[in-house]
Amino acid sequence: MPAALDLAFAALADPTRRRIVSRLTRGEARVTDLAQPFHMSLNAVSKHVKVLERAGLVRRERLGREHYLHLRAAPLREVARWTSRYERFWNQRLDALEQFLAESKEASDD
Amino acid sequence: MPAALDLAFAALADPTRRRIVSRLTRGEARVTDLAQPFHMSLNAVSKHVKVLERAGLVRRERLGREHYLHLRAAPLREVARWTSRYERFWNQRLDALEQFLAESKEASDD
DNA sequence: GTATTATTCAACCATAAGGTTGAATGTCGA
DNA sequence: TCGACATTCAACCTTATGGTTGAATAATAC
Repeated sequence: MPAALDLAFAALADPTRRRIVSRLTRGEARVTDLAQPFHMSLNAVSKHVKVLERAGLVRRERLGREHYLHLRAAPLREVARWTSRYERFWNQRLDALEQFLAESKEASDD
Repeated sequence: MPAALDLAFAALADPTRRRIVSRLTRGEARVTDLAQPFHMSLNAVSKHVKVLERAGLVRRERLGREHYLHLRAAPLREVARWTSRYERFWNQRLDALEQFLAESKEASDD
């Protein structure tokens, strides 16, 4: 099995799955509930949930025929931890080349 | 083309590419330099670089026959921004089910 | 000028992703 | 008991991924 970070990043690379994660911050939901806003089959959403589950981002609680999905944010913390190592590079000023490109764009763009 | 976040998350889902990003924090490097630590063909690394480039995580500066790759951390900031929306869920105490599971594991595991 | 170096392009392969449809499983409600 | 509901499983399709090898391109070194 791929490493935890691999699974987390890959799971979050799909917009449908990011919306599901977002949705789950408002509380548990069944697969059917999660599927409701999407223009795709229930089966497709069920697969997305499984990907999130494998990445540890979702926990499933079976109650009779209904499965209640809960957010598990721990993997998100790992993603954030990895990402934050690059924080000091975010605010670096644009280097000469990028400035040049930005300026020519300004000049030709209006 | 997929959305920026899609590309960034997907690019970071591969451990080789995460190591390349990490390597580039120590300064620019050529494709050959980047490939050196990996047990894979130069071509494979060249493809990884292209994925990072498409995600905006790497900028390429051609100087003669050599291509110098630079880190561009902006997409990482977007990833961090998205992820941090879930910060308040990270430290949530384990819920009843997880506690139960953790405890039965402890009890049966030694 | 010719060989060497740096890199990409192109074709190929195996496997995974994201979707579909249709059938199976299991639970609830009357 | 029987039908409806919630969900998954299985098979399939198309496209993407991550790797390979071999050839092409372009710049440098001698």
